[in-house]
Amino acid sequence: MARNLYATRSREQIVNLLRTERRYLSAAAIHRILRSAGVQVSLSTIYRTLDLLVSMGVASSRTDDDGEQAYVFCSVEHHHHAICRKCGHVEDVDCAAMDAFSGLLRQHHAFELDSHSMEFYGRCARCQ
Amino acid sequence: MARNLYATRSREQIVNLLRTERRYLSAAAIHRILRSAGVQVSLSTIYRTLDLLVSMGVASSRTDDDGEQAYVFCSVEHHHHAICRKCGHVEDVDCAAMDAFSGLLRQHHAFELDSHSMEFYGRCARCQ
DNA sequence: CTAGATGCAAACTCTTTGCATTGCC
DNA sequence: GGCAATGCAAAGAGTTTGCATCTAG
Repeated sequence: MARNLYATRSREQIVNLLRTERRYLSAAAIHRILRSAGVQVSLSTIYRTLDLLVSMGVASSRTDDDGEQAYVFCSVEHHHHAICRKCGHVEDVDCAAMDAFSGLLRQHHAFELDSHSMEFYGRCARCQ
Repeated sequence: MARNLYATRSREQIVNLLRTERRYLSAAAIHRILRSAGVQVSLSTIYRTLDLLVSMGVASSRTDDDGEQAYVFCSVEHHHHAICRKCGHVEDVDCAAMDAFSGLLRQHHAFELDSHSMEFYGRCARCQ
């Protein structure tokens, strides 16, 4: 894996935006926002930076409704996302309830759980 | 929504395959499998049929690891999928535990849950 | 100075669509 | 026969890549 990483202006801008927005943004959206803020970055750089962030574990991606990849800034450890339907705000949610649930799966479906992915949709604190 | 549907050979083959395999298959995979079974269907027909099945609620799709859409045959009512990491078998799982969990979300994150999506990965009964 | 980052344009992959043809009922 | 389905080829959309150029350290 690459080691010597340069802290370039483009990268800083992209990370900053993700960290500030705290909602899923597509590469195109990031491009649009940065440009209208007067920041000059190419789409390829955005894609390359996003891949980098995901592989470093500081961002996470999902395929949104339109079939494009969207990215959020988020921490490394295992957790899930509660996504506000109104403002798009992403809340990190840990998953303590999973142990109980895995027992259920074993009993009812003879299924040995080893990992899972979830997403929650609703209204965040500010949007209720 | 379209009403008068013809039960064509192509559609029967695609539905049959999905019903038999019971695992996520991409359009390309379906095309490959049907062709090698001597069934002549175009990719466009497969895409069109899959869209149809999803909109009728008898199939469900997800974006797989390679970023392509994959489809399973499954029932209409709300449920989740437990996906076997070994054979790919998909087990339907209902979600009774969700009520309890939504209370937790409200308490800890002030988040009003209205829907969710989950997937489980592990070993199915036959693959343990 | 040098490995790494960037931009641009071309290449790719998956998916969708227009249109003429074929097939189900 | 008439509406619907199909195939083909072309168009689209999102993403990746090769290569020459630029830049952080």
